[in-house]
Amino acid sequence: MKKQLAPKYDHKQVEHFYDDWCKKGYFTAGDKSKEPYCIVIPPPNVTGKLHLGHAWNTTIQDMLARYKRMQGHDMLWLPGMDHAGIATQAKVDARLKEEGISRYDIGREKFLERSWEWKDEYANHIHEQWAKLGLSLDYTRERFTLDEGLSKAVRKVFVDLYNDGLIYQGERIINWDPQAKTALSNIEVIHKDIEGAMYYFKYKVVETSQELVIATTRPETMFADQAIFVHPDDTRYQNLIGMHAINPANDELLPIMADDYIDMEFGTAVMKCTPAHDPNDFALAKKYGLSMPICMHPDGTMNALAGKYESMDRFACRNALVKQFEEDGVVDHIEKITHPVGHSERTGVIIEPYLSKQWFVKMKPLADEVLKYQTIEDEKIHFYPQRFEKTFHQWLENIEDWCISRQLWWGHRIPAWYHKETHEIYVGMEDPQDKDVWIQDEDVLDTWFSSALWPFSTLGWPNPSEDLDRFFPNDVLITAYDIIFFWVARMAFQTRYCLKSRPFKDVLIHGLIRDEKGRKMSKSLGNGVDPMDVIDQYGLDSLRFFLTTNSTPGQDLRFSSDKMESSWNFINKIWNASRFVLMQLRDDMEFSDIDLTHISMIDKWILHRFNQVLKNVSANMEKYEFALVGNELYGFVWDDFCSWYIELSKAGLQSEDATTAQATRSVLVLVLNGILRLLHPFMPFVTEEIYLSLPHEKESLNVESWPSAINVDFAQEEADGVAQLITMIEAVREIRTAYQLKPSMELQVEIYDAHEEMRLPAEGIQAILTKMCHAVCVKSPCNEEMVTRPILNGTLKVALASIIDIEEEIKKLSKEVDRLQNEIKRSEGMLNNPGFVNKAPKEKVDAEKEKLEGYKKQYAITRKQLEDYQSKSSHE
RNA sequence: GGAGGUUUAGCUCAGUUGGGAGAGCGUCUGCCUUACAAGCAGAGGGUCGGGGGUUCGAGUCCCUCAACCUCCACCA
Repeated sequence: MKKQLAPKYDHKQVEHFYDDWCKKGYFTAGDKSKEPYCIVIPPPNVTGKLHLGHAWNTTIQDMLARYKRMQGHDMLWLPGMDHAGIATQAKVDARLKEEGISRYDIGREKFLERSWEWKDEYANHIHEQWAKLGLSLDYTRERFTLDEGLSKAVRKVFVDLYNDGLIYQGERIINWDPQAKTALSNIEVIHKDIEGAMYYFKYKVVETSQELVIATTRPETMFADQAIFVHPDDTRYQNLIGMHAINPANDELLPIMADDYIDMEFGTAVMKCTPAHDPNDFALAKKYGLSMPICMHPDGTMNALAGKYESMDRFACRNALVKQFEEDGVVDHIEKITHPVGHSERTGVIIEPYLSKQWFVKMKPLADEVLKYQTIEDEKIHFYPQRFEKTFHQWLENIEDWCISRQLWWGHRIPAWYHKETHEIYVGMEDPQDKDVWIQDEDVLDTWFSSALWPFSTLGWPNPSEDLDRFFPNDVLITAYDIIFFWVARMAFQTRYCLKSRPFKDVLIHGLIRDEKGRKMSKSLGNGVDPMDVIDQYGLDSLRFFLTTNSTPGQDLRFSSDKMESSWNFINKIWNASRFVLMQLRDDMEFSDIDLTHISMIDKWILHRFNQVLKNVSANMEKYEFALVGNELYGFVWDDFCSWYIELSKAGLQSEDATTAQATRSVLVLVLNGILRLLHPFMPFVTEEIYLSLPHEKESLNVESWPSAINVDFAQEEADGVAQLITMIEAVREIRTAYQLKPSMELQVEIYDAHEEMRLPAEGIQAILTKMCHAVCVKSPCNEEMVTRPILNGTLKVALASIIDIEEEIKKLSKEVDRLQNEIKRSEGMLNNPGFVNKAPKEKVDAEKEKLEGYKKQYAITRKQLEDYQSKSSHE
């Protein structure tokens, strides 16, 4: 039952299988007779469309999942999404704003309802896009970070850490986002260099009427200043220690104190101390017991402490204050500077270091535990490429405590309650009994707190679970390098803490996707490429092949429409080759009709090549070297299979010998079948379409196995046959290159093997030579005068009479003589070198010896031939 | 101030324990050969960023310099 393939490859016609595959359960894990293999998806945020970076990330995973499935694993690729606290809340806020209301108008409960609506809507979008990308996800196990099970896991981890003294509540300087009105962790702050000013202000010392010049970049915080510090050894200021200066912002007296934290080389070496608005100042204030007033509201406007500037925005206040100081003669000078300033990752506003009571995770013990196991081969997380291990370790070694509370509503509410009267704190899995006297903490947890549990919370933890037993630890995590700190590191320590294990054995790191000009794709630049548009234009299979085979692990990938076209062309090539194969077959041919009994040396050659390619491809798949796999398959399909084997097979197919023709048909089908299986992980749709059209064994490529080497008996004489064919291919190449024959021309040739002992039989290769390069093979050693050209693996002899341009021939042979001379020189140099002969591996030395032999032989032949020519030429 | 990456053909990039420089696209030449003109057969094009070192031998390992990029970092 033969299906037809459309005359033209049209991606829109073949990419229709997805729903059917899902329905058939091809992507559902659970076959316990097989070895498990598990990947969990990095959960996308429910905030918007998937971009090309997602497409890249998930395609790599899908390719690997399909490969592992074909290899016979019980493959679980677990899907899920992330609630993305700040990001989602900001989106819902924006939506409410469009309606003219704010979250405070509707209250927490209603707001959460609206957030869940948002989540459902965007989860649908994401599902549609996953389907468009053809991802082989096990939807029966899909999870969401806020679902019941995962929330239970979050709560348990919080309670355990708290009980172990690894979570604490404290007043610290944290990164405050005045727009989102929440605390942020350190890594949610992006430092950007911006144009700013260093303001130098004059302070009067009360006791001496002397003037001190003090620098600041944030004059608006001066209302909360508590002291002035100098270095105790600084002779310029030693006499002032213990005295007081007047704060020009509010005329308060500031004690002049000494601490060796002050850098005597920096600025004027006098520093003002603002405990509630700067982490260093906070540390000093704690040391000396200074009070810590705050001069700003949470929204970034000034509070009553700022006097007449109350309610003014912090930056407006800065300008107003400086202007006032200029009028009052307080400004010594103002220096324009470029300095790094923290910005909120989500809202983009400038972060305010701000004193606030928050929850923290004590990081050092957790990080140390991970680092300890990173020295043990079977316990460590292996990074591909390895250099990211260093990044990972350095971060863990220098880690600060993690601020995990967020002043948001969308997220996991902190399981801590405060007693109304006693102010006692209760932290527990269960809500407290008496709801009237216990008030729950208003805050939620940092989104990454729940993401950190993803490798095991998704498998059912903390409940007993078969999946957890079977699929944990995960085999590999695939992610981009920009979230190693955010996510990979946090999974590492939370998993180590909760399950005494690594979360996954390997981490495969890929880069970021860039636009055609090499710029990062970003919303502000408007240079983002929508994967759905690319799929529409070039097809999913082309996109997948492009994404998986054009970069090396850890390296960025530049989107390229040229390469998209190249991918499309490759698929088109496969399509057309398949059409050719299909045209050669009887309608009723079955896969079981394949018969390799009477195969020719050509057939053996391609089978042999297939086996080589299979070996290389499999090895590189294991090493995550997909670019090399892509190269190998591209070359094999295009050059070996299409350009050579299919062309060569045309002679065999026209053969009057029915068994020869039948064997060739078998090999065409068999090799193409193998190619489709090897390419299925990269381009599942077009390969499925072709697979089902050709004789095949399984109902779908999804349930096919990874090919194994084709077991042909390559006995000695047949191996020679393969060698002979390689010789012939080289001869054809040589004739094409050297003589560029046209159909009207004819070259009489003989072809010999490497040792010039065996002449390739004329009757066996005549049709091929005619077909491939219009040459004619001399039937038997004839009286014609023959000239010799060495080729790789053999010798080509050409009848002198059929050569048109002798001078041209001399030129070419001279060039060849030179080349061979150099090769011999190089090779002899190596072999005469005791260093090489003694130290290099024996195989390398032997290989080199053999090479030298070959060169010498070729050189002798070519040299003699050249001389003959030259004498002939001079006689004429 | 630390850490890392990149530098290979006109362009975009591969190059796996050190052993005769590769691909795609573009360029040039010749071809509608009945799977494919989105194709076929060829050609040209690179002192592998500069310098030094280790080695018999370096695109590959070490040092150094340069350019570009990224991450981390509380200096008033």
